[in-house]
Amino acid sequence: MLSTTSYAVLGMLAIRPWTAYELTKQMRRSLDHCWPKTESVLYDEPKRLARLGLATATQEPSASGGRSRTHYAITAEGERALGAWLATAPSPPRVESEALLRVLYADHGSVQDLLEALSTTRAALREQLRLGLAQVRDYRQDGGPFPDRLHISVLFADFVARILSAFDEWAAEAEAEVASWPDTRDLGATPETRRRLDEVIGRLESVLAQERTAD
Amino acid sequence: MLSTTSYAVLGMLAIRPWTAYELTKQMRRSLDHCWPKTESVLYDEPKRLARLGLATATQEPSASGGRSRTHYAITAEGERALGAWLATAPSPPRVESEALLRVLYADHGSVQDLLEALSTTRAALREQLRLGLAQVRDYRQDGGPFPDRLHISVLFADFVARILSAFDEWAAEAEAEVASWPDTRDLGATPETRRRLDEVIGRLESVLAQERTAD
DNA sequence: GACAGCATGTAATGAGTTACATGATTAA
DNA sequence: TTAATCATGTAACTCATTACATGCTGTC
Repeated sequence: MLSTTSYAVLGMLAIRPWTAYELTKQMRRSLDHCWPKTESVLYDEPKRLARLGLATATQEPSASGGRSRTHYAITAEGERALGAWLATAPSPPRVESEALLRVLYADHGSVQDLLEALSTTRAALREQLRLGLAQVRDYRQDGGPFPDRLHISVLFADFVARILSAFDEWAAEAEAEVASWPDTRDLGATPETRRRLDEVIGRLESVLAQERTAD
Repeated sequence: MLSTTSYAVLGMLAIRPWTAYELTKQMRRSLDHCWPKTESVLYDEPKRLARLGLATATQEPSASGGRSRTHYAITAEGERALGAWLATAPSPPRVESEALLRVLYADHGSVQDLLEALSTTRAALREQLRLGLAQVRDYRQDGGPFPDRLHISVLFADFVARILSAFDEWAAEAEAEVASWPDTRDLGATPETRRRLDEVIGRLESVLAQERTAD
């Protein structure tokens, strides 16, 4: 039984063959946005796939006879395994955010602490937004590295753009509101909080009112 | 050195004392949205905190002399540790989505596979949206279980509502587009894809054009 | 008085991260 | 020719999940 991470790597190999290092670079462009993992798994996981016969590993000796690098490619059996996995039900999405955790416990720290947590997070988000923009501009320019897959890449990029934007917009508003707090504790139902609460309820009602198109 | 998960539980104890089981229930209301973990950590982690002197563990014997349950409460030292952690820099947020992973490799499965993955995910999202709506309606009704913390709870709920909404809206659009695909492979730059690409670029440019308010 | 479901954990296993180690290549 | 950085991994350790075990409580 393979883990989701195994299939994530197997899927990469289904696009084209890569060396482990190439996988780590490519990960930053796509996998990081939906299945983030540290680089070292991109060295371990292909080995496992090769052991199971889902991929082949080919050593390419280096010019100077020292360390060689390994090219990995998917096998027919690997293709089948990937296809079978794609037909199974996905587990629900999850979001991990330390920034949000700090909001949750904000009343045990200072206003300044919270502002800095939000600002740090926002800086990271904006950096990701910038990188994403550069990437999709390449798509428009020349279709990107895999033009045949553009319909997929753009659907993927759409997701990333929406989520990062929503996150950044929230963080910006949160920063503005928190900056006006005299303290982190015991504010309760301020006018701003009441307004936001109504807005949240409105948003949820409106989204839930949409028909489900397929089922 | 404690893990983020330790602080997540410590923060819960800073709000009020809980038994392990109460923590598992409460987790579904808040922690799940920013630091999702399986229930068993909510039985292990408080023990560790108690061992380190950051919390106290009090056995309450059951009526019939059988299994007792344990109440956990934060200590002064625990408060200090939490405060110190709140002043440190948060690591960047991450999103895990198997659905998105299936989009990424969609060309190795059928249109039907992808539609089902999106539909399954959308059902989960809408269930979360429904639960969230019920929860924020309670906030408006009576301020929820911790009225003094309402300014925090609402900021938190705002985040959850925005992210879940954005996700659901994307999934709905993706479902609609994929339903029109004759195949998953080699579509490349369809008119719809071009349109979406421009939309994505526009969205990113517009978000990045916003000033950063604080820094 | 038995069955379902709530409540409270533990143990084994597997996954993931951090820190380290080392080789190759390029620019100053 | 030294330093920086790109490239390729490994090992130790921590974390997290899954599966199991068992007790308690209401209800039919």
